[in-house]
Amino acid sequence: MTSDGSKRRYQEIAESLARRIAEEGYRPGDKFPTERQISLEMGISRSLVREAFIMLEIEGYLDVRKGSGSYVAAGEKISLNIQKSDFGPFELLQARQLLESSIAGFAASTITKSDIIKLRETLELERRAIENGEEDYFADRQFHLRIAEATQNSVLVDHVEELWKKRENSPMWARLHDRIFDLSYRTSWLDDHAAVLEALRHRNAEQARLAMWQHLENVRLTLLELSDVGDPEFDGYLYTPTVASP
Amino acid sequence: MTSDGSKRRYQEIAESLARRIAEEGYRPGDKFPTERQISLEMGISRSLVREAFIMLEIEGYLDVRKGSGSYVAAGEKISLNIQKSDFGPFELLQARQLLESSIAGFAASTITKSDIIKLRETLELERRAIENGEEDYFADRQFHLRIAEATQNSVLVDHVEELWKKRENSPMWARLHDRIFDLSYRTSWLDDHAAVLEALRHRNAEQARLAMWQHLENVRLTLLELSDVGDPEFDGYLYTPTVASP
DNA sequence: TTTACGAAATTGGTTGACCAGTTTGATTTG
DNA sequence: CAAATCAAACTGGTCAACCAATTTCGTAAA
Repeated sequence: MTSDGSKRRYQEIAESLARRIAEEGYRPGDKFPTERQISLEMGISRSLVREAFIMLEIEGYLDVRKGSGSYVAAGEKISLNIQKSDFGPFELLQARQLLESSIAGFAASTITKSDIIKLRETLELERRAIENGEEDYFADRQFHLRIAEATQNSVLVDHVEELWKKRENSPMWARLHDRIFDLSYRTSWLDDHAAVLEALRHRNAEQARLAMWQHLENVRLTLLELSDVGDPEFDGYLYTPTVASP
Repeated sequence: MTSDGSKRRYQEIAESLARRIAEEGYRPGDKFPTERQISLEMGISRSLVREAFIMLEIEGYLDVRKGSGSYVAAGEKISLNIQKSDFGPFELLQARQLLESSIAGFAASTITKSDIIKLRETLELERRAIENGEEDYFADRQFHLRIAEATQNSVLVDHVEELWKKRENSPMWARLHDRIFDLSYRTSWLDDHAAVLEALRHRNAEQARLAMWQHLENVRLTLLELSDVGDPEFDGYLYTPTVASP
């Protein structure tokens, strides 16, 4: 994205091609259509396709060979990238449990009066959104980020949030997401957030750590509950390795 | 780099331009020479320069604006793109401290006899590599991964390792990396690893957690020590937010 | 003098043609 | 029949010309 929010053409093309790699079952080493084929197919000049290929190459999806063709990246490159984008929601939640509970505990000692006030406002936003039946994923996210900010660690939390958000594009994840926000779990999560805030207000590190852990554990259980075990799309997401409990 | 080790032309050009940004004192927001200017100056076609600009844009160094020109990345772009997806070494070490110390603590209860034996072998590999003066980044990595594997959490650790490895391409990181492996810090890190293993062997969770934390803290201090504060390339990496201590 | 306008210059965006390696497969040669 | 050869076809690499958005700057209007 450029700074004004618009995308350059090559980026759009690269994204559509990346989607294609993911959806059409390309495997590492497979030959990808040539620049010419795609330019004809999409009705654009080869230079544009070429620029998109460069982006895909930089991001590790493609291996471009002069005179031969382009191949879906193999070996080290792909295993890293595939694995990266192949995080399931459960793995990500674990990461969040580990990171955010530690951070919440630490925040108890660094948080300022004004941080507390901001968190209260965020909580109020969440409450109103639920009352009005609005979606409002924003306030939930803001709550977590603001705690991280209080400890100068928002980059980390933000990064994991990014991975999480990336997942939202997949069909299976979208369905889960919808169900979660359609149901009333959010009210119980609001209570969780309030508990975290209460612990922070009393500067009780251990309590804050536990509260955040429990909150994300509740989210995990909800996710598990909503997942259809029979649904093949959920394959690979149901195995939930357990991490260090608090 | 392509898979056969050679570089595509646009990459060489992009690297020379990146060097130029670093060496000629460009600051965020400064206007960069136009594609035409550079193509004339280097005696190559504008397409090549354009491809190089795309690479620089993807890596977060440039902000390309149609009709206006290209500018050294400023504001959101640099802070969001460079700092978010391209963490500095210190941020990554924090992530590792949070994740791996929790995991090490948990591993104390899940680790099996055969895991212990494998870890011992890995440690032996490390010891021999140091004796022979070999580089051997592999054994160090393996030690950390194997502990994560014992708790079924290797995906997470692996992901953070990936981000770490990504950094190795930047000039500043490469220099750090070289200095670390040239010096004898590795011996002290071997002792750290041994301490973690010892704690795991006695199934002492708290001790394992602390040992892993301390190990990564030692790495962090070493990194800090080796960093040249005067070096402009280190700007932005020296600020080290503190995270929850054990 | 200040502001508003608009043409001209400058910028990145896009295209099609041609260059240079690689692969392919029919043909020659042993 | 098998191996070597080599030319044709296919690939990505490079280029110069033209298109479209933005900026610039002189001019005219207020």
